[in-house]
Amino acid sequence: MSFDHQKVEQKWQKHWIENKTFKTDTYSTKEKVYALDMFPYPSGAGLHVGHPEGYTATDIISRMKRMQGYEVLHPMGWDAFGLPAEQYALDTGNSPEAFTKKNIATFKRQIQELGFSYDWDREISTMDPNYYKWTQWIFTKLFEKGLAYTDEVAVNWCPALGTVLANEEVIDGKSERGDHPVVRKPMRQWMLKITAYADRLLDDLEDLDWPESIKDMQRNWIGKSEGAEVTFNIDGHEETFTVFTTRPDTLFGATYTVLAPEHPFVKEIVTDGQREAVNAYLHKVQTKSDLERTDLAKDKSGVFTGAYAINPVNNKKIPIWVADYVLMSYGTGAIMAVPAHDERDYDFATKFELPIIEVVAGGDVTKEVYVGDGEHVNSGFLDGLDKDTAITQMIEWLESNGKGEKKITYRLRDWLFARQRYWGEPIPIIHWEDGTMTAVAEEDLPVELPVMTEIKPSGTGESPLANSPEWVNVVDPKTGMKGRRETNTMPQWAGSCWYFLRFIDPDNTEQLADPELLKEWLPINIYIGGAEHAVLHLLYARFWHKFLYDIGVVPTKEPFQKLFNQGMILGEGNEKMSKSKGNVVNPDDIVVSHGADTLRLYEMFMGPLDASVAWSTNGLDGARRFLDRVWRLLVNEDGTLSEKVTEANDGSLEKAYHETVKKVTTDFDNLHFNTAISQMMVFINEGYKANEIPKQYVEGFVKLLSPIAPHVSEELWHLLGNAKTISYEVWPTFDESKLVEDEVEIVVQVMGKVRAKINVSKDISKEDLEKLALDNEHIQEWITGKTIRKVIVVPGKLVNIVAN
RNA sequence: GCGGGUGUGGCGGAACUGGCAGACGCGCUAGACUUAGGAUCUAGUGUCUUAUGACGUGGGGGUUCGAUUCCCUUCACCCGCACCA
Repeated sequence: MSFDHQKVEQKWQKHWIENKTFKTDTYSTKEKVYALDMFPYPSGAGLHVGHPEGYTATDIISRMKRMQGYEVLHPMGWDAFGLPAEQYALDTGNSPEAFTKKNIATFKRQIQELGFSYDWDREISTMDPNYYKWTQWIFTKLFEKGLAYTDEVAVNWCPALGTVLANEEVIDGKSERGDHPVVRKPMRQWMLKITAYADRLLDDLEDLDWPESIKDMQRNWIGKSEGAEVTFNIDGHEETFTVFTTRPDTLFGATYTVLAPEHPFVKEIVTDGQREAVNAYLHKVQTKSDLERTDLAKDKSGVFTGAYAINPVNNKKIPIWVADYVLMSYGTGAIMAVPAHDERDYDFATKFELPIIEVVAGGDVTKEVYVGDGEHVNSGFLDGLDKDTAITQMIEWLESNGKGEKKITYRLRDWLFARQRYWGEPIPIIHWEDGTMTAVAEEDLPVELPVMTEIKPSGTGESPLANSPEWVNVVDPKTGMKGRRETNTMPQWAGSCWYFLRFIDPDNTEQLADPELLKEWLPINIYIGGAEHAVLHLLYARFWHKFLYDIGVVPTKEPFQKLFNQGMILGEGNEKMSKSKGNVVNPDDIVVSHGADTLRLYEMFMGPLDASVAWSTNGLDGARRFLDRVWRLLVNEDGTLSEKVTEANDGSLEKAYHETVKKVTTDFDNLHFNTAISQMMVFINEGYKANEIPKQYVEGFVKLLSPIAPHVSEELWHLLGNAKTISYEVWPTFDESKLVEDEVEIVVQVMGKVRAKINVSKDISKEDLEKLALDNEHIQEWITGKTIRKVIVVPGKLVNIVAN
């Protein structure tokens, strides 16, 4: 008979909740482990089978660490602000808050039904004013330190909807809702100066135990590049302009320069003869979307301004062009073009028949661009030098002649931090009638979202909050000055930038968290989530954390010491699960049909945690079959403990048991759950073959199984005669000496091919082993008539005879 | 184009710092039990071959007594970035 998973699971879930089994003692003197999941956005679709994969992994670690004597912090919460709730509110006129709360309730029920060992007393939600008070507080600190500022930034403005749209809401230049035209319009926006932390965000990646691919993605995103700025005079103008280049050594080969279309100098320097052409070009570029400008950029376009720059190193007049292959957002928005040694410049110069001068030997620039290293030519004082030396010398020349300087540029841009939305944390700023603005004082935080009967666009581009005059308009009680609240809200990223701090001290009313506790619990030992957050969430959270470190709020430079990305669970056809494909698996259904333990076990057994593997109903059945096999091995038909479980120990399972304890323990630590499970399967298979199973081993095995399948393990633990929960029982240990057998099997190879296997004492000498191998009759057959050239003996493993 | 990763049976996947390729599971085959089995148990299951044996970790080459593992080269797929000067 198999166990009744519904009964068993409900029983233990109730027990855990009622007894607060997984309540963390924040002040514990035990060694601490902080195992964190990326908290979910509670979407209306409910839990997806992808969610439990990462959650199970951290749960296994948490449960094992508790049993190993650690105090474990394993919390869960809700990333509650977000666009879908606002859209829902716009569509239905209902409150995004009620909608989100309902979704949270569903998520919570689903998560609890999977038996995760969260401390639910620490549940937090980013939409809770007690929480976002501190999100706002951090913003005011950023503001005070000059790291939050306003700037005019182009946004997606939809006149028909009277609202600003996020990039993902714009499809082919039309609004996703209603298919209305969308234009780029500059608006005053809040920005966070993440670029001030670029170097530290880059350098501190070194010490993190993160997947190399994620570190690389962050490095690329930050995009540090070293080079120089070079100042060009403009023929007939007073002003100068500056370009950024990583190849100052090729300055002698600069045959033209290019300004980005948005460069402020374009309109100043354009000659009368070229004005019409330039204006036409600028207009053409403006109507191109970002996508067109970047994606369809196979064929370069541009136009001559009529003006000339003076190459500072040789005083040659070179034309100034405008072209959209130069981006205003990177470097200085202007480049010096060296067509001989830069692919983009080469394409452009070829198309517009601009001169190409070779300055680095090694290729044939009449035929194709040459970007490699080589001796410099046509380059005056750089002739004969290699690239690195030439770069250094050119920078020296530029600096001593006042024509430029060494410069480091980043691809990373400041973080656009404002959203023209209702459903987010209000940015705690007041604009006063005298033109000043101030941050809301700490004692006046949080600035709560007003309850609004209807959430609709303001029509001005401001958020719907602008529709609530009683909320927007304020009067300073001291001075009587009138002011207006900032109507922008924070982006969804804000709340997730620091939630892991709040879990440590969720009810603190005085500060975001007690510094003493932060010291105890940070950094996070293991953080697991999807790779889709590889760059933005993780970079933003690191930025805030470093800022909080600088102002003395947190004790560590980095929040997440170890990070791991779980893979995706695909549909049975190896495609992404999606409603439209109809291949979505609902965890609720699996919990009913197979049970939470089976789901957890199956998801961990599918493959390595970081791999993307297709869902398989057969595989799921197999996981359940294993749990049934465990149950039947230990429990009789009538529900009593099997007679096979004995106090005696005949030693037959000794090696298998110790091996299993060792492998499962180390595999869990390394997040290799699939192989840990296979080892448990091996043990159970051995158990079926054995006549009796020592109770001690059974208890040890149930403990090993309990992090993965906690409900059935609790039930078995109970059946074994234990009254208390298994959750804090001591994790089994293994004895290394039990793993080595007195006799080992040695592989005997001839010419690298296995020809025989012999059993020998583990202590046999190299010489004796070699002799035994050579005397073996099968081996004799293979080596007679041949000359033995060499015999390789690897003690305890193999003998390889080289003979021909 | 640049950066990163992955290629192993019919399928998901194992294999420690180079040492028995295919653990474990799924699927399949046969048998047992059974009124029945899509339950359970037992055995088998990389390919070719009559056994012996030969071949086999995307392809080609190399280092080595020995390569899934290291090196070179090539192909395919996946992920990220994408005119970043």
